[in-house]
Amino acid sequence: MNSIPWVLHVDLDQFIAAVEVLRHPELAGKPVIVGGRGDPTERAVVSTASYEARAFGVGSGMPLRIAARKVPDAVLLPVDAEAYLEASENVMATLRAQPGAVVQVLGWDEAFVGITAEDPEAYARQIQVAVLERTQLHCSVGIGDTLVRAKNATDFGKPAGVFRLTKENWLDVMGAKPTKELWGVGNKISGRLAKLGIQTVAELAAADPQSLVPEFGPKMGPWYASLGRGDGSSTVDDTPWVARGHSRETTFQSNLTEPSQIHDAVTQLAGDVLKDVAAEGRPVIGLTLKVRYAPFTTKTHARKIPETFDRDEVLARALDLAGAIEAGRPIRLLGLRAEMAMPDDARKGHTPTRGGW
DNA sequence: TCTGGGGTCCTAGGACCC
DNA sequence: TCTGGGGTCCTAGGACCC
Repeated sequence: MNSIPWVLHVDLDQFIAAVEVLRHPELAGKPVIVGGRGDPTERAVVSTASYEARAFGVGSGMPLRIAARKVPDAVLLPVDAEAYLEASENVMATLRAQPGAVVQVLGWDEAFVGITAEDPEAYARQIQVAVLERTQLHCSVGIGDTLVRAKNATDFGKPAGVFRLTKENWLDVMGAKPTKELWGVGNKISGRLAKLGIQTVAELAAADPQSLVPEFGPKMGPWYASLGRGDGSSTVDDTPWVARGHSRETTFQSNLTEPSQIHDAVTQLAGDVLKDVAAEGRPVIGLTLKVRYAPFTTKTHARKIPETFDRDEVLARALDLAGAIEAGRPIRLLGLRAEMAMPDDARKGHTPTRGGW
């Protein structure tokens, strides 16, 4: 046997709920739902539910109010980002300590690990043992010959298992599944694919990449075709991630109607965003104000701004953008995002998959 | 059922320039 | 006189991820 390169995708099982159970052992075996401030009367959604709560049909993204109604006996907990970040850092440190591992962090509870090995399954189990020993958390590991295949493999390993997906078994395993199962294909794209007669991964894999260009554009069309085949990069990239921007948003428990309320809210958001930006020491080059009118229409208003603007000038420009808000329409959310100048050596989008860090 | 908060990237279309 | 064609920048909006 030869040692060859492999991509591993490590994914913690019910991460947030598991961290909460670790520090509240009495919750083990109970339906635990983490979201918002843990108050089901507020506008908030579920971040993670334990397997016991999922059995009632609760999942992440679901309004907290609905989740609490489905599981009256559930333990509701507020999101404690600091605790999860700390646990996450321990997990990532464990991964980096593995022999020859190149680690690319995707989120709190996920990472790609590039390795060279004869027996990737053995390596994967070694990772599971190391993570469990150091953090008391269980993880699943997907093994693949590309990033996309490794990422998709993990689901078949859950919970606490290992699964391998390569060019050889990709279509056997994934071919009959709906395109929505693919990483980067959601409800909208799968719907548009269906209109072109493409329902399954196998049908997408068979599609001529160029035939998708009229519908999805010159980049995304061919990208979706390659997703269907499981093809793509197999390079795990551990260059440090550099934020392109920072944003804050607030959902108001009762809708805003007064101009003075809007002024105050934007001032608050700008202050918070500028604090994050200041910590990076890079200039702001753009602002985007997001407005969600009740019941649920979202508008954005963007402006480029000169790099030379100081704090007060950025704040003034943010308030300027707020002038575009339609008077008299009730507002349920305001958000502000600051785009920052990028250093030359920062990691560029190495995969067209949006939202992947 | 009624929809958070933090991110990233792509595309269409208008403005502007030559 | 009513109107080309290409390039680039900017804004708005959309889609996706965890």
